[in-house]
Amino acid sequence: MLKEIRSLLSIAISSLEEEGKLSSKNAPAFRVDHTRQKGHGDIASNVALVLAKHVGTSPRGLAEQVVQHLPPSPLIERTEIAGPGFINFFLASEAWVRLVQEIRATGDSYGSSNIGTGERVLVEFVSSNPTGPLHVGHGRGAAYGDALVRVLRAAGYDTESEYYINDAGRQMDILALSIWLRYLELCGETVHFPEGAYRGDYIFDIAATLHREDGAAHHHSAAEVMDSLPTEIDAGIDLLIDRMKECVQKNGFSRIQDLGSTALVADIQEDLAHFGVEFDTWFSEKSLVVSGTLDRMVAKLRDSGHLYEKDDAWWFRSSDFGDEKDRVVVRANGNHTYFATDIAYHMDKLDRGFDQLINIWGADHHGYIGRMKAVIAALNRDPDHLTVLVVQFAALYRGGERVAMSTRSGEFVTLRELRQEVGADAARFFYVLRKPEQHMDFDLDLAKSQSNDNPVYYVQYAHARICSVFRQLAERGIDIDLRKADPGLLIEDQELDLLRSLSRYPEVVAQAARNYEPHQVAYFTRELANDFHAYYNAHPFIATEEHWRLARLSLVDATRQVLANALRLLGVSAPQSM
RNA sequence: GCGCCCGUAGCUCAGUUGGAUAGAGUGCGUGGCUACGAACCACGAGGUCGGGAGUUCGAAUCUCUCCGGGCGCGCCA
Repeated sequence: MLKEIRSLLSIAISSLEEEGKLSSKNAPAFRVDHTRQKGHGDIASNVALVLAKHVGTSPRGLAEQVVQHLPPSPLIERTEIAGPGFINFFLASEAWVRLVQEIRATGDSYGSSNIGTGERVLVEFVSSNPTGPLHVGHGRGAAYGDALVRVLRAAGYDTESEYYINDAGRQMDILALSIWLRYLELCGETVHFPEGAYRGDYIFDIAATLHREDGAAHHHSAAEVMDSLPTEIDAGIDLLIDRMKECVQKNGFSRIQDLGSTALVADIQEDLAHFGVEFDTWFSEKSLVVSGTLDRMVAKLRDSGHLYEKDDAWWFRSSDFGDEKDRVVVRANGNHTYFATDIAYHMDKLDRGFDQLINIWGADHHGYIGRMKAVIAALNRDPDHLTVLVVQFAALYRGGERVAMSTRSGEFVTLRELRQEVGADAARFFYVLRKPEQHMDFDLDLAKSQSNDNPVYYVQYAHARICSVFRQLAERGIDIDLRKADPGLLIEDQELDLLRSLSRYPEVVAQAARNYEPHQVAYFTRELANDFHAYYNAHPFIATEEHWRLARLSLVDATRQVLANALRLLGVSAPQSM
């Protein structure tokens, strides 16, 4: 609809130019938008304001000129010049007839577009350490990332989703250690469990599996292992890891670590699947080390002069590419840093031919953006090919108190618990209703105990209600053929409100994709549901004359379609009944 | 100290590539089921858009400054 109006305006401006009354050369772009207020018509443009400033004439006078040169169109009932010089368009019923027909004809794909022009995009999100189950903080990233992927696809971006499994490095060693210590307890040893190790219940489960499958194969005296540890937490953990490696040898260590990693990745995959989040690719950090990609990356950067040695460590010259300072990639002890594998990972992503890399990170990683951009630049690529979207934390509240969360201490509310208590639909909608950079208060009591107040039910209810209307028709044996409907008969206020909302949907999706803001779709569903509920309460659909009935049901059916389409982009179900 | 994010109704939040009279949900008050689902609808009260200055036809939106909150600034991940 906007497109048609815009082209009419362009034609008018061209005629004015031909008459020598105007020059739009180098003029800034003008806007054509759906109006916020009904009094301003259905669609408005600021074209006269923009051009008047450019050529130095009066906006209202120019607006009149433009209106006079508009070619006739069946879509437009009338125009108005308002305020400082806006041109307001009031649409004719023909426009609504075409809209309903279009929704009917395009069905599930109504709202989709090709503004992405097939650009290849990789969206990486969640990517948590497999050192424990996902918690509600990951849930926000999962809900946001998945909705973003769906929105981008709808907008014509060739989009893939990816989970980067951080299964290499010190945290994974701590995981192995934690399992082993619990295992030693099962072997009858008395272990003073160290503070820095993972204490969650799931560690016991994995240790039990280890004990069941391997018997006493990894059993060593706890007294020796725990003997005279340094009091400092990290130093103590590191020493314990060293001792563990001595005790169980390389094979035992990797056996235990892999058992834990495999179990936890499987758990995360299952959890996300139940949350409605599917990834195209699960990419293992460890695979970068095992395959030698990491070493090749280091050699390549060294050869191209981007690395230098200082204090026995190897540094990346990220400050050459806009970062605040240089960063270590290989530590003095020979171990690579997390940053090193991340460089290799992003190199791999670029090699896979994506035009745009999108990383969704938690707010605690935002300081990392500069160095990652530097990496892209060092690889001779435009840093704008990497977009890092930062998701703020969700602060949890229970009983009015803020809940402290820590993976190591095992004190956190898991995504699974949230899903089981409030449901995946409610949780996802709740998350995606907030824009990602907004700090979010997640009131668990509210989400759990009053889940019916969750706005998702409001939207789903509208969909279910519509389905119920059509069930009623079937039960009463009323035969309807919506192809015979004439939506031009729709003239009630509530009907026009609904039509206006339906016509906005493609723009909403495009805007959500352009700005990486799926929450716009969520807000749209609420507005559309509101329009429908208001209509439902004001006018009967079934108990009326046939030509009205057909017209109204065609509108209601279109509404059902758009509600379903929008909810699908959010990963929320559109139930037939509830 | 430096950097990034945030500050809008009692509460939770939209609106920010400059547009017309700043919105929604929730809470509070009033009213509506003998028609298709009341998990709904209608009406009402509620605001110095954190404070101040600037840019211009026009600022919640852009610039500067101050205040308040979150996060980051490691040879951790």
